[in-house]
This record gives sequence, C-alpha cells and structure tokens, in this order.
Amino acid sequence: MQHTELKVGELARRTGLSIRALHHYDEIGLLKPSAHTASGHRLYTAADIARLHHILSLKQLGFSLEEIAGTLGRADFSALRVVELRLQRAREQLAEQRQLCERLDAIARQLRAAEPVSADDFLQTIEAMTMFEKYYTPEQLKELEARRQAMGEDAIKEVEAEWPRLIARMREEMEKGTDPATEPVRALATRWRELIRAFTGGNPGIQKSLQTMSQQEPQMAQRQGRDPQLMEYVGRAMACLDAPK
Amino acid sequence: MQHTELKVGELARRTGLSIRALHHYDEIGLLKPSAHTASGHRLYTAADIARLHHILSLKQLGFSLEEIAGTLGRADFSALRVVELRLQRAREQLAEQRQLCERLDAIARQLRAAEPVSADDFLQTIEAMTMFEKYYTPEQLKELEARRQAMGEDAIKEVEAEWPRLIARMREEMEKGTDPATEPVRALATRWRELIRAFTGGNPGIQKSLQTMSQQEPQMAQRQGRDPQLMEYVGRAMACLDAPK
DNA sequence: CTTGCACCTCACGCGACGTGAGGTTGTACC
DNA sequence: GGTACAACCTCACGTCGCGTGAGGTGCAAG
Repeated sequence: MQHTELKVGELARRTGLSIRALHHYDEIGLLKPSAHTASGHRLYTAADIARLHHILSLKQLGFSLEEIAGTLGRADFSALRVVELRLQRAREQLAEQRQLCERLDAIARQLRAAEPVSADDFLQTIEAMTMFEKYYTPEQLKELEARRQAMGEDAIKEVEAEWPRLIARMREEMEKGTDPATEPVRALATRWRELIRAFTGGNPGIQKSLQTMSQQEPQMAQRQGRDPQLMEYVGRAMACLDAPK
Repeated sequence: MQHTELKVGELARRTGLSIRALHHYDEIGLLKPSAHTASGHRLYTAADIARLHHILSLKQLGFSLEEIAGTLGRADFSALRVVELRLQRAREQLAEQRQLCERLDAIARQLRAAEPVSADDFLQTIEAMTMFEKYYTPEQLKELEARRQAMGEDAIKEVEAEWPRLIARMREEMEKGTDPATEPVRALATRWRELIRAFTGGNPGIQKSLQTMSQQEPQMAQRQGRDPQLMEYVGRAMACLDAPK
C-alpha cells in the first residue's frame, strides 16, 4: 500500500497536465512533491495529489497560479468573497468579449452587404465605426442604426454617393470665389443641411456628437475633402440661409 | 503647414497610447516614423498617423500586432474572410467566458446558500462541481439542478447528512462480518438504493454517468469513506436484495 | 554493454508592452 | 554663459504559464 507515490510522468498522464507544468508548479512553490527518490526523481504522495486537484479546480475558475497559492496558503480566507471578486472580473471580461463580438459582427455584416471592397475601404469602414463608438452613446448608435434600417440599403448608398459630389461642387464654387449668399451656393448649402438632417434625424444629442467628432477629428473630414477652409465657406453659406438677404 | 510632424510625446497624448508602445511598434517594424530629427528624435508624418489609426482600429478588433502588420502589409487580402475568422475566434472565447461565469455564479450561489463554510468544504464543493461537469452532460446537469430545486434546501441537507451516517453503519456491519443477506444489512442496502434513486431520479443516463464517475474517480469515493472493500460489500448486499433468499 | 525510456536541470521563447536606469537634446530663464 | 527641467533617446529586464529544445543521469531489459 506504500506504492501510492507517483512519479511526474504518471501524474501528468492521470491529470492531463504536461510534465513541464508540474515542474513549473514545483519551481514556483505551488506544488512541491513531498518526497524524492535518492536520485532526485519527484515522488508525489496522495496528499500532493489532493492538493493538485484543488489547484486544478481553482485554475478552472480562472484564478492565477499566484492567487491559487495564496488561497491554498492560508485556510482562513472567505471563500464567498474570493469567488465573488473573481465572478465580478469574469463578468467584466464577458461584457468586453460581447462588445468585441458585436463590433466584429457589425463589420462582417457591412462587408457582406457591400460589394467586394478594397482594403482601403475596409480600413476606412473600421475606422469610421471606431470613431462612432467613441463619440456616440450606445443609445445614439441604436437610433442611428434604426434610421439606417428604415432608410434601406439603396437609399443609404445613394446618400453616400451624393456626399462626395456635393463636396466637390461646393469646392468648385469656393474656388471660383462665388459669394456664398448667392444662388448656386444657396441650393448646395440647403442640400447639405438636408443630408445632415437625414443623418441626425433632428436628434439634438446626435447633432452635438457629430459636431464634437468633426471638431476633434479634423483628419477624418480631411480625407473626405472637407478641409477647414471649405467648412468655413459652408458655414458662411449656412448663415446666409438663415438670415435671408 | 510643414509643422504637421509630431514627436512621440505628442502622438502618444493624442492617441492615448504610451510612449513605450510607440517605441515598441517602431522596434517590431509595425510603425516606423518616416522621419527623424538630426539628434534622432522620432518625427511622425501625417501618413504615419493615418497608419497608426488603421493599426488601432484593427487592434480594437482583437488582432495581434503580427496579424495587423501582415494585414497592412499587402493590400490584396479578403477583408470579409479575415473578419469572419476573427469573429469565429471571438465567439469561441465568448462561449468560454460565459461558461466560466456560470461556473462561478453556481459556486457563489452554493456558498451563499450554505452556512459560512470552511476552506476545506469550499474546495471540496468546487472539486465536486468540476467532476460533475466532467462526467455529466449539460442536459443531465440541468435535470439534476431541477430535481434539487424540487426537493428544497432542507431536504438536500438532510440527505447529505444521512449519507455519512449510512456509510458508517454499513462499515460497522461489514467489520462485524455480518452476512450481507441478513437483516440489518438488507435495510441499510434498501435505504442506500433509495438515496441513489433520489439522486438519479431513475434516469438511466444519469445512473450511467454516476457509475462511470465512481469507477474513474475512486479517490472521491475514498474521501467519503467509500473504499473499494466497502463498495464490494454493498454490491453483495444489493445482489441479495434482488434475489430474495 | 548497449539500447531505450523516464527522469533531471538549465535556459530561451512567446506577446505587448511596463518600468526603471542612465544619458542626450531642446527650451526657458537668470 | 550657466542651469534648470521637460522631453527625448537607448538598453534591458520583468510579466504569465508554461512550450520546447539541449545535454545529462537512472534504471530495467536484451
């Protein structure tokens, strides 16, 4: 009955751990075999094996080896408190994972809906989504998504195609030096305002977030051809709309 | 207009990254600033900053720096495929996280329901749950949980308290050498069978899993005083019940 | 005596940086 | 010119839980 002591290989086979892992536990003092052969081979006693089972249980709960060592070290710990702390951590990580999945899923859907996109479009899409998540609250994002749903795929694509054209025409007028209060510009400015309103839906929170984003991330606007100079021109045109000549 | 180049500190402040992280990206060749001052200070151009934004976007999606480097390296990758692979990984991790949360939550509930438990009880509870998860299918676990609910806390505690008593009395008879076919043992064996039936609910799958677990994990039984010798005695007593003298 | 297996002890590697140590550069003020 | 002080630089080790060799020893069988 004294042959109950196991060597590493045997223990590894029985627990499914690697030999290296057991060596590691020995190294860091988490599980030191109580006996050794004369030649230095590790001999794990029944008590060692019981301890290992405890270790594996706690490991399955996501505790670090250090935490396990601490927990097994002193027997006076409050089990409930320890588990609840760990549960809290796990819940936070779960929420993060969920968010990540949602992000990826949203992007995948975008990609599936669109034509085969170029790498550049792809990166821009992601960047845009990241920005949106940064500047809009979750509720606002929901509302935006709802409005997109309501508009339908085609309408969205139309608007997305119209923006660059509108920007280009506005730039033309600016470069020609057209007075922003006069006609071709008034029409363009009106359309500009309409498109923005179609996006915000008149929601003041979303309007505010959009404004914040535009101010904080001028590079994004730049990439779409909306440089500060143009924006200032548009601003003047808008002002003229409100104050009719 | 040529003052657009940023030094590390500035870029770090704007992106929320640490200076060390930017150094790291430089080290591994993920983002090498296109310019340096004469004295060796890093200067990030607008193009560098754009690349960094791409990097951060992909990082937010959980890609490793190596994957990001690969993705940004060649422009011919299939965006959808990349994202879908990543999504799959994320979903798997999400499932694991969820399982972990459930495990922790179950243990926390157990701990809250019970009296303040000793560290030893705690570890034993966890170990038991781990074993259960190993040998019973999710559906079986659900059924067991349902039966526990139906029994009520007090009844469960009663049964849990009865087991050690029953085991002790059985051992007594065995050590006295009582014939397992004769009376005090017949009654004990009957009760033994009843308790097991209360646990399995007569479900053959659960009966089988229980048997498998008992065979594969003799140490667990041992700790409850059910050594092989005793089990063999119980087995004989059971057989005598079925074949009435 | 050799073969072969299980065991031993170093010791580096991963991934994405954190955290110093110890030195240089740039800028502002005296 | 000197002297702070912040911002930059380059090593280089630490993290966590082992994987993965390299190079050597112990022990039983042919």
